[in-house]
Amino acid sequence: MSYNFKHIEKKWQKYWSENQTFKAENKTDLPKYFIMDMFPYPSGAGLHVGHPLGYIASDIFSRYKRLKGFNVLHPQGYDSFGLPAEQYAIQTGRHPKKTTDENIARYREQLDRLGFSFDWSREIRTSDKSYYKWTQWMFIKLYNSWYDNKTETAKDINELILIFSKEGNTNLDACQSEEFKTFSSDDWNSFDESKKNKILLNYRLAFLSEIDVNWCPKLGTVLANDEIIDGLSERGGFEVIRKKMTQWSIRISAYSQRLLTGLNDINWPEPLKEMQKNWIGRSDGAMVTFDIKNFDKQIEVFTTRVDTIFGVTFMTLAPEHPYVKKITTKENLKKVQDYIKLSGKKTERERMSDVKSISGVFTGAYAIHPLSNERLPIWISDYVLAGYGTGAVMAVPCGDQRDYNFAKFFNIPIKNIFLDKDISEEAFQNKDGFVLTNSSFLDGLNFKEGLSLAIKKLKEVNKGTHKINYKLRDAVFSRQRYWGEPFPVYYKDNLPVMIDEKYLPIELPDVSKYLPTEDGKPPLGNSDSWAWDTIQNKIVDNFHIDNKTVFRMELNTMPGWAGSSWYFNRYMDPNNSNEFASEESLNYWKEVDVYIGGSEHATGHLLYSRFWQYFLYDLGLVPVKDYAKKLINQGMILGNSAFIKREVGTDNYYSDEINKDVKTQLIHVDVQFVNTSNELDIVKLRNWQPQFKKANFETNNNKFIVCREVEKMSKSKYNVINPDDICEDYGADTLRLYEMFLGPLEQAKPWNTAGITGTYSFLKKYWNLFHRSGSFKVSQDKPSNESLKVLHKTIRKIEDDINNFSFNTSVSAFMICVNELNSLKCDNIHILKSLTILLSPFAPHICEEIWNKLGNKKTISYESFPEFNAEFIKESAFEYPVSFNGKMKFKINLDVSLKVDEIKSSLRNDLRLEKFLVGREIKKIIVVPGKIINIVC
RNA sequence: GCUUCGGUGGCGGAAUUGGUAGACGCGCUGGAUUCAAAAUCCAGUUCUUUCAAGAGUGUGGGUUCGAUUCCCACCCGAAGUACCA
Repeated sequence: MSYNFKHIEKKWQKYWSENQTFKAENKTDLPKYFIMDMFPYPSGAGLHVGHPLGYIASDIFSRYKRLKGFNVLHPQGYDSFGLPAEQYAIQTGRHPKKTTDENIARYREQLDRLGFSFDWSREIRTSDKSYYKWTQWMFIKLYNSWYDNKTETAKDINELILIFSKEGNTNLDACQSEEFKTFSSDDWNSFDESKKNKILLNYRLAFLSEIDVNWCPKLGTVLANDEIIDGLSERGGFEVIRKKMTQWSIRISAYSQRLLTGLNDINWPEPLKEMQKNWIGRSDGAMVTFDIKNFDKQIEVFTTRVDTIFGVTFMTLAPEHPYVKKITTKENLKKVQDYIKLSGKKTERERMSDVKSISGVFTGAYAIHPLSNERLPIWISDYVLAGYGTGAVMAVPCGDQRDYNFAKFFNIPIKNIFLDKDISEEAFQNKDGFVLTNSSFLDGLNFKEGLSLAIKKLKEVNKGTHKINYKLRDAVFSRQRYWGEPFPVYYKDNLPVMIDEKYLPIELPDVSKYLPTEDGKPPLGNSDSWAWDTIQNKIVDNFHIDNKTVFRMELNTMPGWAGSSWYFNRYMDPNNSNEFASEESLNYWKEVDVYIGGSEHATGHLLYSRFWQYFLYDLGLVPVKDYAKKLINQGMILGNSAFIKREVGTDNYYSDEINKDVKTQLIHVDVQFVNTSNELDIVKLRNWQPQFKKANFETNNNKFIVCREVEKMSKSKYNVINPDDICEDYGADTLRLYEMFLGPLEQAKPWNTAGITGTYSFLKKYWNLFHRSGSFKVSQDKPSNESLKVLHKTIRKIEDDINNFSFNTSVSAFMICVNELNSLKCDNIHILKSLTILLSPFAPHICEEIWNKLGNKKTISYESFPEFNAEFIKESAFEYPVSFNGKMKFKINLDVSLKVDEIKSSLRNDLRLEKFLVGREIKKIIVVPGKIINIVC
């Protein structure tokens, strides 16, 4: 009987699916364990061998935890709203839902083939209306909340309205709107509804505002920075301009500090935490107020270097700064306007990449130094970013290189405030090793002293205060797309109104075209006059918008991260139609215990979802603040691309080791045509693409060798390996083991199909342990000590490794174990049963098959094998740390059941001890079983 | 530039965290089996040299009885981020 993986895998996959083996119950006496993968976007290309890496790891861990007696929740779903399906729809006219459903079916087929233990009864799709109903519901919650900085929580907007009516906003942060910065309770009560609503938008956590976006008129949509190349759209190559647009945003910036400090409480990879830290970008500094000559408003400036305040010789504003147009003098107006126009044409990316050239114009206006009352010219320049701080800087050329360059370029005076420091070539930017001079009352102080005294003085004259600033910007929440969640919003008098939650979900309407409308409205504008009828309380189509009872709907949709920011909570109770999840289920599962996914989501999904959960927590909707206790970033599996050398401009191709004195270029060829010795099958290549039909291939010894390079696995690089093919040739168990064996889970590593024979023959050897004489046979005798030792060593190693997610070394340990049992000719049922349990999370199909033959049980569990939970390890079999006279320590392989003299001689035989024991007498050996050996010489 | 991670045979990678470097697998070499091949099994495989022996974990220093591991400086690679005031 040989190992027939095809038969075995089919059989058990069918069995698991028919018996719902992995269905998790929300109520049991067992301790819970929630293991989750980042759910995939179901793309049309299907899975390649790189995708399931993380799923295999989480599956092994889930199966292990089930064996250990946990009630494991291990679900899977699809992040099914997204751009590719929509692009495809634009090209072909097919409905994105159709293509998405097809892709999901294909994904499911591929996933099932790998034998994953997902609880498919809990599958979710973000594009299902039963799911996005709750995304919309949460959006309404965000809209109806504000952030109280004093208590650091989100609160109901009605509380804020109450505060406004009693005390105005005097005790709160000033309103960001220019028009209503501060107001009293009397002011508030005198405002009309529309004014009140406008003010409230400045406090809501989901809000409408005018922001700068990259707008592509031809595509009719906003583009993200990475969708723009050289100022043109990546898709189509159309012009992109920066434009102010009214968009929905989420006030994630309110949570900056909590998102930062919260990192201390979660067991996430250090590099990923570091990325989030940098992204949040906290900096400690001061806010300083500068008066403007002949203008009744002030410029606020954020600086981390108030100690250098006497070095300020000019001010610089971002071109977008709201005061620029107001303070510019008549004679400078034209120059300033031209400059603003010019920088408005540049995309954000261009501005960022163009770091070297210095540009700017003088406005003609002057600011007043808050402490020295000196007159400071106000310039504008695009090295100052409107989106960071206040969009204005106090320029200290002696202490900041950018200010220095700017001052040199425009001949602005540079004042040196650093005693005995040379600033003739560049600015002095260090924060230590200097003493201030030319700085009035700060003279003689260092950085720290200067900083605190400057802030103190500024506070006294009411011109400055200590301030912490964050880079994190509010997240834009509107997309001019079709395939996303519709907003539950209609507009009345140009102000947004939330639709009552009892009418959710607002379903995505059918449209005839997926492109924006002729007049530049998002695709939902194609659904003829999509509107909300406030009498019938429903969406109406083809109706006349009368602005009395029927109002226009929001035409934008939500971005991809809306649905993915809270999906973990939905898995707990996925079919609940009354709540996003019941209180009982939330209290039972609480949070994800282990979350596995790629680090590319560090500053996107993984930050947004933390924010979202904090928000839900503030509202008391979820019981825990951090939704994922432990996070593991699996590394990418890279492709091993094959290239052939072509002489430029000809049809001549050369085998890799032939070096002609001609200019050559490398062309990707499909890795399917290359064997393990890097030889190319020229016949197959000729039939592949027309340009190779008549090409000349110069070979060496009749062999054409390709060159190889490791790069990302992708269809366009022809280096994709399909897991289905591997399952066909070697089986899912072999593939699972091999992917784990390739290297550490977190590391990026290249795929090499050749190596898979190693894990394949391991499984065959394992199989043959039970089939020594051709048929299934195990012995019931007492196990030998040698085989027990092999088993126990393996159990300890594997359990350690699994708990550290070190699956590559686990696989090695299994290989060693099977080799050793093989050479011991061990066919003992006790040993082999234990090994089968241990191996079952890794290679579930073959282990189920064996187990079924061993014990007539249908599934493997610890209950069927109680010895397994007992402490197996015989102390004598392992290594002990050794110390000499209490000083040196290392570990030594020793059997403490030996007599003292035998221990002594075995110590003398250890090479590491040789040096120290030569010429010395061992006086005493202190043995604490399992802990330490102390040798006194 | 800054931040983080990494650098070990022909290759992927081990090394119980300071204790016999190269586990395990691939590949390669030789052998057994076979008419032959595949499959399987056995032996060998860091480098130099015939052996003996020596060198060796990116480079150069340091700490230590002992360093792949800890410290300092540098070189190289990957990822993230970038006019952040």
